Amino acid sequence: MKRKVTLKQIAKELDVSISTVSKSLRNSTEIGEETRLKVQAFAKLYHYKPNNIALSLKNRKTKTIGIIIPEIVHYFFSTVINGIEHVANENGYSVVICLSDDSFDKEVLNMEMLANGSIDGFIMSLSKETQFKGDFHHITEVINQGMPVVMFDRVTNDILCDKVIIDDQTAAYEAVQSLIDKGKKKIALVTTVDYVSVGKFRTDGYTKALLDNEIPFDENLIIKIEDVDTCEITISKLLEDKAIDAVFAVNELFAVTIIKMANKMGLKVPEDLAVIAFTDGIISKYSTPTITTVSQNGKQMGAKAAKMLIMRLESDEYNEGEENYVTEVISTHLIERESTN
Amino acid sequence: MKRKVTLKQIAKELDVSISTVSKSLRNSTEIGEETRLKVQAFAKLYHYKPNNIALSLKNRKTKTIGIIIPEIVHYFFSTVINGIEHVANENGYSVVICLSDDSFDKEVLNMEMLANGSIDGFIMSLSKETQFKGDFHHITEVINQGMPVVMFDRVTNDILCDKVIIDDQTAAYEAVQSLIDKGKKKIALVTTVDYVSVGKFRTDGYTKALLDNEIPFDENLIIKIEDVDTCEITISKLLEDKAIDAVFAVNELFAVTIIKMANKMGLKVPEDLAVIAFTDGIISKYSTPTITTVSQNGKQMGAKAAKMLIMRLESDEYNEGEENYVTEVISTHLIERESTN
DNA sequence: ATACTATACGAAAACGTTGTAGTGTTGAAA
DNA sequence: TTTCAACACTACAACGTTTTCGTATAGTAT
Repeated sequence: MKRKVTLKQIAKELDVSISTVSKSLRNSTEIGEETRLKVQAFAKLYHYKPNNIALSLKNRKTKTIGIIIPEIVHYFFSTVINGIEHVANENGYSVVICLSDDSFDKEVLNMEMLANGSIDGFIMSLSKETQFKGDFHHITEVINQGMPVVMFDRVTNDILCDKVIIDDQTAAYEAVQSLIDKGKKKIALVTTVDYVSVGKFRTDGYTKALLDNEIPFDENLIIKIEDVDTCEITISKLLEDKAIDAVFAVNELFAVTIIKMANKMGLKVPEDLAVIAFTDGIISKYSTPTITTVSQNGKQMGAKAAKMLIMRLESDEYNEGEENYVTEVISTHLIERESTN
Repeated sequence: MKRKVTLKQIAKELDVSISTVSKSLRNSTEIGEETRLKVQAFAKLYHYKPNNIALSLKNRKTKTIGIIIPEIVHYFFSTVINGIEHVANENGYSVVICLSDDSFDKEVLNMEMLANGSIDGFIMSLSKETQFKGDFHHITEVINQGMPVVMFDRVTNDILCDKVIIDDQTAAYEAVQSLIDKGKKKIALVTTVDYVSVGKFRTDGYTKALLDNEIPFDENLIIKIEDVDTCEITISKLLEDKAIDAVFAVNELFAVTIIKMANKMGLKVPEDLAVIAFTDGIISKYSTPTITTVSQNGKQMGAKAAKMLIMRLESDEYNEGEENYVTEVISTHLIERESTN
């Protein structure tokens, strides 16, 4: 049960100084060939690898990116992580993930934990509760300490930093437009409660599409769902009373539930009711019928966020304060499947 | 754009020694009350937080757990991470996640990266390729360096360490038995290629259940799928020729594909064909019909793994070499839904 | 006055690296 | 012989902590 071997041990064993060992391993010309090779051989034999922690302390950088997301059991966030992880690894960074569980307190705690030297920068998506409270002091503080932050998807205008988003409004607009193009006249919107920023934008896109096509806007066709597990009654009411011919759902869980309820009530999808969903995930792909979705391209989003963060970390540290922050917009596209046609 | 404040800076500012600052903040009785309070006030004002990296170096422990998994875009693994994360945070640990992408090389690389001081111990599930190659030297090496490893789900007998698994064979047995109890006689098995350890155990359970019920074992009723995206023909052939009345699928993607194909061929689920799947995920819950599954309880698995690792990290470090390794078996249960009845 | 003891603080080492600035030896040029 | 450079190596500081061991001052007991 030998501990990891250090420079010091090698030095002692070979009866040279620590500096000599360090320099030998870095192939410094300062060290004579004989000694150099001897040290290298010894190091290889004992699987010497420099200690990352010591390096981090010395270099004052950890080569680690911290990710804070609300939930991981969520296809979209998983794909984002995937994207971040790939770009990070390519550039020699590793990735630490912390979950906020959509709780403000956990978000604050996790950020404080990571901010104390463990990471070089953050990539994050706000928790619902944080968006609801509108309290972003923990993020401001981290940024003030000189630690770059890139926000994605659930962002806020109250914080100045790099951001990666999709144009939720336009994406929603196009989705609704596609329904209109198929001749749908009475289109319902199933969305989340208001404080989730993306929910709001998607609602705006929906409204605008109707307006532009001179379809009367009917407030009763919009329902807001807080918890997907208890929304069946609300949805069936919508389907019963309103004689709608299409639904735009802001996520695939809502969509699949709508389809299920529709089936129960004898409505055929897509014949009687077209369904389109935001967020392309596995459910949409494997549901029956498969669901037409707006693809958010999480992997690309994560990759972009990682690139932005790494760029900021590695470009001369002196461009601080210039605040040339950019907001990248990732394009979405409609994946047409069986639920509309 | 002030950098993080350190003990040294506080010391300088207050014209006392570093030791005094450190002791004041840790409420040592060595320091007079006046000085102590002054230092504490100053530290609070400047948001002083001890640097984790420095602490890690000093204490030779990082309070960080490394997770290596094949893929994150996978409901089961997401739930496991969730479980690990919760227990870890409760105990003051954070969590680093690395993805092997089911590649041997990436698994080795990631482990080496993390093993160099970044973490205190591993929780991991083997990549397909690693299982296929049967090469576990990277894991042995880490363990030999005194770093504890806990494996879960995809484990191997070739490595001695703590493990958390489900009893795949029994779980499969019970699933198949439940089909038999419902009067099914011709039960097909849709599984993965052989080298994935869990696939093999599930097959064994299937076979044993048939045997115990004196149902003739027919090799043609077992199909092995390598890639879920190109398996439709294989499945439809199975459904066409064999006049089967039930299918046991080793994951929910296979199950949902089977249902889809069955529908296309005019077979009704569950009336004409009962379907049961391993791995309870969102797809099973939201599919139409909803799918009966064997719940793997990923969250519990992750929690257990984290507990085992932390226990080993925190119990006297001197119990090394005793090799009192344990393998925990997490219980599964059948979640009966619409696809059987 | 001497010796002792709290009290309140500081110096220094250690964790594992790296890089700068020495240092001692050798050989060659002046 | 002196001087200087090249060579091959070592010492040391620094990164930010914590902790052990000192130590100066003041007060108290003898």
